[in-house]
Amino acid sequence: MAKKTGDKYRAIIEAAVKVIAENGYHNAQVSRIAREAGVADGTIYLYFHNKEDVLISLFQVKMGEFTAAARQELASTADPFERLARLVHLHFTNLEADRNLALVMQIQLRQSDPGIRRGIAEPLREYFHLIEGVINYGVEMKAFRPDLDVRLARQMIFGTMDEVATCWVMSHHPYSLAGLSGQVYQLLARGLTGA
Amino acid sequence: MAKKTGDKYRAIIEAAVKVIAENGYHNAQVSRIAREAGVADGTIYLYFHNKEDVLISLFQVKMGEFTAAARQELASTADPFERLARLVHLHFTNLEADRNLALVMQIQLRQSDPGIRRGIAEPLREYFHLIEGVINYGVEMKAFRPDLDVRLARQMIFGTMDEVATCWVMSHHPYSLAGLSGQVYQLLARGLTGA
Amino acid sequence: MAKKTGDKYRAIIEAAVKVIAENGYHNAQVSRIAREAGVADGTIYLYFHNKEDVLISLFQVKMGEFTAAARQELASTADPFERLARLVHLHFTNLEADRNLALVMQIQLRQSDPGIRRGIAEPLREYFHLIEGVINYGVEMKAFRPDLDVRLARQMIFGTMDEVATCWVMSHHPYSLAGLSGQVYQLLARGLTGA
Amino acid sequence: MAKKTGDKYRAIIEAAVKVIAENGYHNAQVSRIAREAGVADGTIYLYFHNKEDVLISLFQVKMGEFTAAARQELASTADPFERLARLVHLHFTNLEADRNLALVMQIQLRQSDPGIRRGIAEPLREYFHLIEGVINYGVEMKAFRPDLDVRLARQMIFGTMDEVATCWVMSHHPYSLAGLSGQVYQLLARGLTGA
DNA sequence: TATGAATGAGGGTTCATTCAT
DNA sequence: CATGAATGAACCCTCATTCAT
Repeated sequence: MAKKTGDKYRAIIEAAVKVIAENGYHNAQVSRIAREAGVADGTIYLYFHNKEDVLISLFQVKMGEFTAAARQELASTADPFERLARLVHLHFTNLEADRNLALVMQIQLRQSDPGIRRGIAEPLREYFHLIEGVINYGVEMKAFRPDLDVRLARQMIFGTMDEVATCWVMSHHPYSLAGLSGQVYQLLARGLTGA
Repeated sequence: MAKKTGDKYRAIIEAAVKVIAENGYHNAQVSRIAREAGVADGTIYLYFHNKEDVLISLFQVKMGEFTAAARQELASTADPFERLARLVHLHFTNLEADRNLALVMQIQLRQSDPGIRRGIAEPLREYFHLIEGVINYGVEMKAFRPDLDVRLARQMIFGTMDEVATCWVMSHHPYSLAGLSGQVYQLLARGLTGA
Repeated sequence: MAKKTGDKYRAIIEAAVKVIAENGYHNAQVSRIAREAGVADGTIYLYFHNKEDVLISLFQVKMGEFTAAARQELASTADPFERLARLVHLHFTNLEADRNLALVMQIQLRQSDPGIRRGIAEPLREYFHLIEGVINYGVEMKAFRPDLDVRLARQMIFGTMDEVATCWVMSHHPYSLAGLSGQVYQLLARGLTGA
Repeated sequence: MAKKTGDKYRAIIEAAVKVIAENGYHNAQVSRIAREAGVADGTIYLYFHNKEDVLISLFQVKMGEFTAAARQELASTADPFERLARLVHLHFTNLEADRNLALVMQIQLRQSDPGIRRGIAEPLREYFHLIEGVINYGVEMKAFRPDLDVRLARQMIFGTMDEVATCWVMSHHPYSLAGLSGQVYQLLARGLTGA
């Protein structure tokens, strides 16, 4: 039970993103996800423990892929400021690349269900860890202020990117999210260095 | 129908904060809120259109009160930096004063239900407007950078405070939220001025 | 309790006819009837035992008035055929005179609730008795067939008039109900006499 | 959704007839119908859109079957009077064969709910059409009066049969309904021919 | 008499999950 | 592995009725 690989596993994940994005979390019935994925209702339960597990897995897979890619990308530059700039840019680029996924990540997944929050916590923590790595590296390299509270700094960085991204998905007027990464980087960079 | 004043109106709002904080929005049965408020189930519907309206009204009342108080408090100082400092401090103080309310505001109210999002939008917009007022004032007084993008700056300020507050309510180890306002202010102020 | 006279008693009855005709039986809330009658909800219960009693009383009053008027009108002619003709004409004229009342009588009052059926039975029985009087008189006067089964004859007369009236109120194209009384009389009269 | 065939579909229909006959439409809880049919509550909604749809479908199935059988039966005789006699006899025999069904048809189905009235209209119209066919045939064959208003004649025939049947189901003293068909036929036949 | 705010019982419906095939 | 028909628990809301004023 709950075989976490295979074509159908991915198909269900992708179907869930689409169905949840288009219908909202509460109208994303298991049967609808199954139909979109081209499998029977019961098949979902061969790959996932329950509906909540689909959501959580979706987040884990997508977030995991993003974090891994970002980790690699960031490691390829030694400049602390460049790392921060790339972080913001990757964050925005990733969301802008798949609007459905962005909708699910920024809006639909913000459920208060304890189980979901718990399942989301771990991949999120890993991303937080990545951000804190950027901060610590900047401090070590004397690029950022030495008296930075790493956790607060991370909360500022993530909080800002998250809020900017949420406003973007909610907006009725289309504009480029990645196009904002330069300015957002500037704001954050100043906060981390300062006068 | 839907008389939006009176002792019972307030009693139901307060009961809703408590019950939703303790059980989550989806496990907060109307009958439980009614019992906590000391009224009959049906009485809820004399003051609110439906369960969703309770949550929305709760937000509107609490957020409205906070925004009004903050507006007054901020107006009492002419220093742009002091205004920003007070904004952060008021934001945190307000949430720390009522942990149940904070839980509802930071966690339970983040529902993807379209109706809830819609009901929340207006009071939130007003708060955003207040924050943007602080930014614009700082720019006018030549305290903040003249090239600031007001919306991005607001997203940084709100996003940061929101993320800090969310981590605080989710934390298992108790610590003071208001106690962080100084450092958060520093981070933000630097971002708005900067080298 | 349940004072069955007075201006408000009549006002409530008339309000009930209007509200039920316009909104249907299931949307005819007591509070709506009260508002239409210009009294408080509770006042209804000073004049009626409960909502069902309003319905039943409405029927009793209206049917009683009609039966009494019809009885008098029929007595004023000695011709058995003329009596039957007048019965049909009065039945149709009465309904056509107040479309709201007709709607309530032919459609809305046809509820399956046992209480209502019971309350309606008595005034209806009196009307049936009146019809049977017309039949018996016709037989006695050797105008109608001597072998008539009075009950069946009454069922034919009432059933026919009732069906014609129901089709009339349900019809979307307006036409005169009373204008049909001549033909309906002919059909019935032939049935009662026959070759 | 709403698969309108199969054993369970029929079982639910039959269970509904029984439960509604015994408890009345408004006291016929879906869960009671489900239990009587030997299925789960939710299963009802695999075969019907909602509770109202159960009642409407019940009528459509039963009325459809009756109309079809009657159409065939009537076609097997060329005598206009015989056709009328058979119509009355079939109408009564059908109702007498299933007292529960008769109760539902004559009493419980006479709801003022717009949805029910609408759902009932079509099968009823078909039956009306059948009756009018009998009348037209009689006129064509010069058996009935040439000046008959077909609609009024149909209303007399149906209204009379309906009223006789309603009195029969409502009666506390048991007697044969089909046993009345001869006399009822006589009454109607005379009305259609007449002196 | 009259008011109208408050009461609280009661049921239709959805949908995640199962399991016989 | 895959299916999809069947399950049944869970809850919001309405509205007739009451009673303190």
